[in-house]
Amino acid sequence: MFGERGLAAARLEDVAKRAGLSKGTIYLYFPNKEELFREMVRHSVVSHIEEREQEVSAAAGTASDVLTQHLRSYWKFIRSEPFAPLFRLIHAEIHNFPDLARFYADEVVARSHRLMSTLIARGIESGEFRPIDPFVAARMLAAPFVMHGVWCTHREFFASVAAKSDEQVLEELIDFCLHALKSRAPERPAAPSTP
Amino acid sequence: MFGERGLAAARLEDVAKRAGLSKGTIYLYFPNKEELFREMVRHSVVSHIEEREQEVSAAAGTASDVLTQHLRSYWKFIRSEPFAPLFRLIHAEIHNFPDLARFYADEVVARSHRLMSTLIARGIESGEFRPIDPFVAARMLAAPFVMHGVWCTHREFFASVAAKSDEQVLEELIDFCLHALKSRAPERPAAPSTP
Amino acid sequence: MFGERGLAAARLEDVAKRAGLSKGTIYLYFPNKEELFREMVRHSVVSHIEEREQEVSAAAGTASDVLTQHLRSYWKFIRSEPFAPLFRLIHAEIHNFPDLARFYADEVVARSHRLMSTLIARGIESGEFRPIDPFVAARMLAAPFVMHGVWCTHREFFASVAAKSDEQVLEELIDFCLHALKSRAPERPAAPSTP
Amino acid sequence: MFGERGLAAARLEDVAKRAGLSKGTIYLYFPNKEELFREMVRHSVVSHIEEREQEVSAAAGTASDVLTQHLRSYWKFIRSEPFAPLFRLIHAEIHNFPDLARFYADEVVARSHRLMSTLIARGIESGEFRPIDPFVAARMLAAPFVMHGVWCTHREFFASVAAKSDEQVLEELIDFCLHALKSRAPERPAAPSTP
DNA sequence: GATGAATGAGTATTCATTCAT
DNA sequence: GATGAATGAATACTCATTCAT
Repeated sequence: MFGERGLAAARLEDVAKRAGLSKGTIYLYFPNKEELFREMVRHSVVSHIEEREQEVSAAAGTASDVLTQHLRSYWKFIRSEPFAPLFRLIHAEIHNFPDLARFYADEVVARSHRLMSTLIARGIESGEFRPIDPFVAARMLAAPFVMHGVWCTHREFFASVAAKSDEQVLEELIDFCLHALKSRAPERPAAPSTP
Repeated sequence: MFGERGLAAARLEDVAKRAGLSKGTIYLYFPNKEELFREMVRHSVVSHIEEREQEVSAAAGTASDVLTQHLRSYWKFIRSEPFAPLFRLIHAEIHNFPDLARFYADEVVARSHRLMSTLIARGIESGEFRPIDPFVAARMLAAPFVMHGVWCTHREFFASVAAKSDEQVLEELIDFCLHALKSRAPERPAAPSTP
Repeated sequence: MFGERGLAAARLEDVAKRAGLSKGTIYLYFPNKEELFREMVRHSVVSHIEEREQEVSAAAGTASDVLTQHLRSYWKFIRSEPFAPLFRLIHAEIHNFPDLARFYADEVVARSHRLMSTLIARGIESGEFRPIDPFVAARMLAAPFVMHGVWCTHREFFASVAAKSDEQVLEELIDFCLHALKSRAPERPAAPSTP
Repeated sequence: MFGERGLAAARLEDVAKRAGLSKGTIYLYFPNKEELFREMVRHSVVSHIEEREQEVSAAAGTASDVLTQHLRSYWKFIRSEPFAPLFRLIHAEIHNFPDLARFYADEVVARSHRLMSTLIARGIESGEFRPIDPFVAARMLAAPFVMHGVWCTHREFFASVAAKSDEQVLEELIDFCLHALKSRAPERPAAPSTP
């Protein structure tokens, strides 16, 4: 309800109805609309964190493989039902609910970036990825995932992804990210050796 | 006003006050709050387009140079005062104002992508950029710019950019984008020259 | 609870809590809030009547002595814990609960006046009190007792009794009442007899 | 409206209707129901004070005459339309609106007592009234006036005044008060004249 | 008997919208 | 054109009342 209409436009009675409850019952559990909103967002965030936590795929292989694996799981998270509304609400109410903004920034954004940066750092160490600040790189990878997630949620508006399936978009994202990270020429050290 | 509080929470009286008008006067120019909102968003979009149009830098040089130039101007746009509120409003009201969403998607997002894809295509043609669908690449470049713009607008929440200046972030963005696009081989132009 | 907040502002849940019961239990004994209120007031009235009934001091002595005795007991009643709230509630809800008003007027006010008028009549008969309609006199005596009772209950507001103890006020009341009733000069019937 | 139903039970919409306004209009002038109530009571008090102020009858004659004159005017005040509701509201809400209680106690009760005590003091000085603390006496006179005012406002309940007109009650009050104040001796100035 | 979770009618309050000036 | 007082529809919130346990 909030996700669709926004905080102010969502009528408590409708929220109650959708929950199969009556108006009054909501007030047995939440002191007011704002707090219900807060709890809803918080819960939405927390439950996702927990879901993802379980996906901490102990994937093995090259850094590229591990990262790829992780990006797939990240995309799944981004494209999961509650992410887009969450993203929208947080940004819509960022001025009115700074506490939620901070919570989201810390628990969703920063946490994702941290995890990703670890994987990237490993690839740099092994020489598979070019030298780059892993935290910067994490932001650079995460950003297009989020934006493409938003665009894909509203394909009817964003023509550039309208014709593509989620999977196609994901492949494009992964491909781009790996290209951006992979080490350069070093792969062809033999070339200059010709006399 | 809308940008800060959102459509529903912004009181028309405050809007009027900020405009130095009285409530009633607004109704001489707009039939109702919704339409005022629409016009405001539309105007905000249009005026930006016009501003950017003038920056169509006839920059010369390598594709990288031209693209870099363009990314700088794009970043300026993303970080201009009205972009973040616009972004927030569009996404907050995407369900209630599909017409605005479409307008924004077409006139801001798609337009940006189209322009960028042209520049990228030029670089691919000249061999400076690796072969990649220029439209896909445009999305991949635009996305982190937008996300970083949002994060920088709310540095107090997003720790990963808190310590960085807009300029630093821009350099990181450009660096990453160029790396992601550059051809592999170009670095060894001397190699084949040996007979 | 009712006495403090008034009928409408007293929440049934608080009433229940104070009674060590749960909300629902109240409804086992009273059909609704109004009736509970009614019963509460009625009970409050009746129990006082009973209490006073036992004080019908079979005091002996001059009419002044007997009346004084009675006024002391009356003051005790007026200053007993439940009187002030009762007074307040009856008058606050006099429009909404005419039945209670009548009950109070008959069982508390009229009854008091009747009793007092009997004692006064006795004093008039014996010549100790000046000739006066005993019913009128009863009202005249009762009234300042009630008002002073109210003022003393809220000493924090009523400056004129703020510095006085209940006992002092009582003495002032008794003194005034006796003066108002006592026969004039007749006390000195011997004087003119001197040749 | 408040006077009839009490603060809580009076619906703002009805208040508005009776004032020939709409609900919303009330909120242009008062921030909320409580404040409207406060202002209403305050205004009711103040306007009465002003009215009475003009009656400061510069009556001449004996102290009894002057006092009698004053008591008549006091009774008129007590029996004026707004006094009884005011009395009821103040006492009903004495816990919830201590500020109003204090205001009423100071501006209505104390003020009345002070004025009355001045007149009484004059009579004592001239020997017309018996020696008594004039402030105590003022309370003793004022109290039955107020109580009788309340009873007369609700004659349908209070049987003891049901059959009497306001004027009769006033005469009874005045008669009682004067008797209670008059000096003993004065009546027998002739007695000692016998040699 | 007793409980307290659930209900929904009732109301204070807000604010977009109107319109006489 | 501009104003801002007045309106009343819309809605958050409260609390008496019910009823399954």
